[in-house]
Amino acid sequence: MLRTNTDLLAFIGRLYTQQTRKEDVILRSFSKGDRLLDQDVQISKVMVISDGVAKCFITEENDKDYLFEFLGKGEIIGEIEALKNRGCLCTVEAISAVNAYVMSASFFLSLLDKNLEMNKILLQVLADRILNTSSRASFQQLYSLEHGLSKLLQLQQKEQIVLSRDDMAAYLGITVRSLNRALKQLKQS
Amino acid sequence: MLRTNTDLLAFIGRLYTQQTRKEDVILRSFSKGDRLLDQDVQISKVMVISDGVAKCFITEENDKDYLFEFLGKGEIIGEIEALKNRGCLCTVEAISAVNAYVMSASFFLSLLDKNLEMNKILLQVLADRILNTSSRASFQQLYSLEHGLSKLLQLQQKEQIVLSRDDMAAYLGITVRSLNRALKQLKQS
DNA sequence: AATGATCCGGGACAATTGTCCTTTTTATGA
DNA sequence: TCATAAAAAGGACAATTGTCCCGGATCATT
Repeated sequence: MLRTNTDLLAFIGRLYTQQTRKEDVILRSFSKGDRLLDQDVQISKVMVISDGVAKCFITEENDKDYLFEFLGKGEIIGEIEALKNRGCLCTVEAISAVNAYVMSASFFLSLLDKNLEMNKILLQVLADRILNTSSRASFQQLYSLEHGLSKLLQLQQKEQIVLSRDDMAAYLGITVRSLNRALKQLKQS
Repeated sequence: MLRTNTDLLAFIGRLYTQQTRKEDVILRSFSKGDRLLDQDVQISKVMVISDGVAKCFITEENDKDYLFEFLGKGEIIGEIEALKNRGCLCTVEAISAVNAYVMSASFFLSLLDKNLEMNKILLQVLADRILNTSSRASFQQLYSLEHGLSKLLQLQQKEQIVLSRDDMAAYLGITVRSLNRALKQLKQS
């Protein structure tokens, strides 16, 4: 639900402190509501979140959003786009204050060429992402709301973040009206 | 919808013919209905389909299936499981006669260590898979059946494969009853 | 404190989808 | 080719979900 990756964070952290002129990797901060990535826009940056939480969503042509996942410490963004050299699959927006390591796509790709460790970490990251996306898709398709909803509520507690009803509904793939009904049910039980 | 990957197929094909004693990579054939992978079972093989089509699905605890995708020429299976050293995420079953290159997980992993090309190809494969799974999940969540259904019908035409109603429904994430209704609608329009 | 803007909750109804079950069609083997 | 099984189609009803809408709460700004 909230994705994190300590290996990657540690790796990038090391990279950041070891560089001599602080040019390749910089640390940038975003406020709540800022966008780190814009869907369909060609990007040139790859980032790794060092702090905070962002949401990652697709806006379909019918204007509905589908909220994939919440990204926390150590999650990488823009790597797919860099690998495939294409526009952003989704929009990534900070839902709390966020700090992120930022590097250019070309630096990222050169890292992959030169650094076997980076390569391995990335393979693991992508594998995790597939596992995650796949099991979520199937889960969501085959189960009732209740479980997902209560997990979502827990997440907000634990991470001290507040999601709007719209975001919650987009994550669960339902309308706000249905979400309200589900919330009412939960309270009663 | 039907996934294929010519780069990977070519790469594995070369590997297969170049090996001296035909031990590391072998070619195996499966009949329609045979399972190449079983969900939750620990596996030790990674395979690449050279011919035919297989379906890839998860059976949830409530006994419903969720059909992820159809795998064709050049699609790799078992790679996530090998990378993460875990049981199979899903079951893969041949829906036509299938031939596949088979290698042990350890050989696969050693390939990754030694061969940069393999590494790059795999990164691309995983990136593709994420793009695919993600856009499908959002699409399915946000659109009506019709589009997905007509695509599914096209696929069957083009690939000359026949899916059972159960499979079609599992792919679309609906019940057979709803599928029948949707089919009727399509005919009328 | 008054004014909007925005978000949240929920009523009423329509539309969609699921469940259960029966009928019809198709495939298959003795 | 007939019998039987398996797959597909669809009727009837229930349950769920969506759409549209309005009233109330909250918050920021003047």
